[in-house]
Parts: sequence; C-alpha cells; structure tokens
Amino acid sequence: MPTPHRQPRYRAIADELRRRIAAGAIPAGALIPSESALTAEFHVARGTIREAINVIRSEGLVVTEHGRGTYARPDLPVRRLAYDRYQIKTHDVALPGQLATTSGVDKDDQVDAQHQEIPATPKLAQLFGVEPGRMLLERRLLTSAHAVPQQLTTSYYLLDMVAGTTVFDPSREPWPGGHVAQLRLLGVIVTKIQELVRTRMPTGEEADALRLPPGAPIIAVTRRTMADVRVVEVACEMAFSADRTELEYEIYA
Amino acid sequence: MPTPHRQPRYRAIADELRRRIAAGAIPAGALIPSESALTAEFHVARGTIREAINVIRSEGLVVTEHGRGTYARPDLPVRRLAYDRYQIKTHDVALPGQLATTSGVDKDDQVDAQHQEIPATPKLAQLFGVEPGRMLLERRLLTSAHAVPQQLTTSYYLLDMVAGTTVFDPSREPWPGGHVAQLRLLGVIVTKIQELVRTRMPTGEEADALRLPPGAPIIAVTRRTMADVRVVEVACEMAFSADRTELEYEIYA
DNA sequence: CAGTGGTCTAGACCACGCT
DNA sequence: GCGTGGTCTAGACCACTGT
Repeated sequence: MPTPHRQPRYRAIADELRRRIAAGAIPAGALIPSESALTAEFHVARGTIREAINVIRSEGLVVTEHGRGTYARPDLPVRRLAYDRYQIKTHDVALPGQLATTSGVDKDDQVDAQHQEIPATPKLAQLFGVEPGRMLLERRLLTSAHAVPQQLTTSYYLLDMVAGTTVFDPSREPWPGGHVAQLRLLGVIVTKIQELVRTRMPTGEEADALRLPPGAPIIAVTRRTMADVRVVEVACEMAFSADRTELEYEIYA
Repeated sequence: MPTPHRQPRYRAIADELRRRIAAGAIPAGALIPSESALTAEFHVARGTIREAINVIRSEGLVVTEHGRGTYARPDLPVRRLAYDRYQIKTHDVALPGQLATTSGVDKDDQVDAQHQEIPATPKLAQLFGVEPGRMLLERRLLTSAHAVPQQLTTSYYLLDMVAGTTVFDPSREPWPGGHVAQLRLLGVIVTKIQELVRTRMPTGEEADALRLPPGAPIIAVTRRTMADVRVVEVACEMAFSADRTELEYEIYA
C-alpha cells in the first residue's frame, strides 16, 4: 500500500522551526518568533501555530514562558552519574568539613534536606525486608547545581541504626562523602548497591521541584543499599530530569 | 484579594477522566466516551475536550486510534532487564538449536535482524577505540514479544573478527545465548560491559518500529562490550519503549 | 453509511511580564 | 498599556474504521 500521506500544515511548520533551530538561524536561548508573527508568516490560524509549537516543545526543543515568549532551549549540561559514584574517596571522610564529591552531589551543589521519622509502609517494608510499621528515618533531598534543580530523592534508613547519631544530624547536610561514607562512620560497611531504572512522567510535585516543562519525562531510580544480605538504606525514587541526566553502569562477567 | 487560582476547564476534565480510570469506572482496555459525548456531558467546545485528552494521553493513561476511539490503556507487562542478563547459561551454548534466554531476548520473542557491512563513522570509531573507516558489521535488530515490539538495537562488531564465521550468519538469528555467547564461540572472552542510560524522545523511525504513541519517551542505552581493554562490540543506541521497560543494575563496593 | 478522531479557521477574553 | 502566551468557542471539512 503506497502512503500518499499529505503532511498536515502544523507538522510542516514544526519541521521548519526545527530546521531553523538546528541550522542556528534561531540560536540556543533566543526567542522564536511570537505566535502572531508566525501566524502572519505562514498564513494560518493561531491554533495551527500553537499545535506546531506543541510538537517541538514535546521534543524538548523549545520552552515557553507565559507573558515572555518561546525560547529555543539552550543546551543543558548533562550530568553523568557514573558507576563509581558510590565509591568512598578517603579524604571525603577524613575531612568532614568538605563537601561530598560523590553520590551525584558535587561541590557546587546546593541541597535542601528534610528529615522525618515515619513507620514503614508495606512497599518500603518489602524493599527493606522488614515488617511493616518498623520505624524509619525519611530523608527528602532536593539537589541543585548552579541554581538548576537536578535531583529529588526520598531515601529511608532504619531508625534504630541512625537515631541519635551525629552523622544523621539534619544540620550537617549535605553529607560528606554521600550516604555510603555516612554509614561507614556508623560501622556499616556497604557491600552492594542495587538500582532499578525506570522512566515515567513526573508527579505534579516532582515537576514543580525540578522545574520541568510540561510533557518532560523523568528518570526514576529505586536504590537499595546492602551490607551483606541486610538492606541498610532504600531510596524509593530518585527523580532526575531526563534530559539533564545520564547514568553509567559497568557489568563484569 | 488575590485572584483565586481557578483551574482551567480542560484540566478539571482531565482530572475527572483520570479519576474514572483510576477508580475502574473506565476499565483498562475499554473505550472512554467519544469526544462528542464528552462535549455534551461537560458543556464545552470540542477543542477543550481534546486538550483534556491530550493531557492524559501525554501521561500515558490513554491511547487514541483514528476512527475507532480513545482507549484506557491496558497495563502493559513491564520487561525487567536484569544485571545478570549477559551471563552465559551453559546450556544456551551447548544446545545451539535453542533460543536465547539472555540478553533481553526470551523464548517467546520474535526477532527481525538485518546485517550490513559499513565503515566506522567517527562516533563509532571513538566508541571502539579504532581509526575511522575501519570496516564493521552492523546488526539491526527489532525484538518483539507477543507481537508487541520491545527493543530496537543497532550494534556493531569488528568485521575482521566475525567475517566468514558461521556464528554471525544472518540466518541463524536470533543468536543462542546472546552476543556474549556468540563471541565466546569465536574465542573472545567478554570481561566487562559498560552501559550508558539516557532517556529521550524517539526519532520517527524508532516511534514507528516500536509503535509508540505520540509524546512517549524511550530509554536509550549505549553499550560497550569489552574483552580486557579491547572493545569487541558496540551497541550504539538500544531503544526501549520507556513504559514497557525497566533496567536493573548492581554495583559492588 | 454513520461515528470516530485529525486538522483548521476566525474570532474572543484572560493572565502574565515588562516598561 | 502593550505584547506575549493560555484558554475557550462554534463552527467546518477531512481521514479512518466499522456495518
């Protein structure tokens, strides 16, 4: 079956705008023409222009700001989270005044942390391998680099392991060396970390916190930190803006 | 007195439809009311209804089919690709007539494979650590499970390593035991696999092959297979439908 | 054929950011 | 106040899927 497939006009306009951005005719960070200007240029109704912009916005090429205009999106620096990000660098622990350089948290990062004690939900209990209702420390963390939100993490620790220790003092955020180093200060030696990677659309809270444009997906990682067979930490959904993040892993034979 | 933030009608309607689907009033796989029916029910113009449906479609809750209607999306089985999927099970190699059970390819899967010889592009040459122009075997693979496309992979091998071997005979697809087992039959012992995980919007070709609804993101993995320090295979973009796939990794301290 | 979603028009008024 | 995008209307015709 031959496909004559006449291209709708809004798609042709989307193609043209995409071409201009790729060719540099509209530089990254610059405003694209306003909807009324495009209406005049292409001789179509405004709704058609808006559909075309929807297409390239859902591709992440532009972002719109109410009252200001639509911008060609500047190339965002991609943050690569490497397989060795949980390795403890000795000086991170030796010099506690220093910020962490692992665990996805860099020197330039700002963090906003909240601690709370909660009983384990059935899902958390299953991830931990403990009975529901067991008391946990919940740590909610929003990490920003250069004023751009990067990562929203909710992680959990067994309360009887961490309660009362200075290591988990909320005022000592961000944690030097990351959570693996903090656990080591408590005598807990992490032997294995499991990560489960998914992609999905953000919840409203996640979209707000990470300042995501509508339609942008996130990378959601569920992490379990193990000391031998014991689960000592669970990060139940670390959310990353998908277009600012890549994850690197190594698998050994 | 600040203006109370009134929710737009299309969002309220999207919320209502979301609620009905979550509550089971619209069962998974069933048609939601037609646009004209919703127009009558909510007393709004059809464009407003279409905007509401756009919202829940971009969330992956419904899929629309031209001429048929809009369906609440049935729960798709999620395929978990585990960290041990590259381990060779002895019988996979011992019984070559048997289908692979590793490498993300299961017994029920159908594959559509195409082989081709090409010179290395600069990007591929960099990933391989060889000079550009070096001849490679390109293997394009579309994997389907139960008639649902799952995975689109383009991978590359050094041609002088595989040329003329029966192992890489296109008629022997799918490969028993996956690519690691096939390399072992050539005497190449894989010691390490690196994977780089990203999420992005699909190209048109990818969206067609994986039968993705508009706006659905993909998981894109770049893989490098190593034998000691030598790169013996590169999968430059394995594309998975993001909502049908999750990836599991383990990191050892 | 009737019914569905896909595309498109030509308006209108509102909310927001700037000057 | 002015220009921007956000929401909404009330139509129209087309393309696809079914009977």
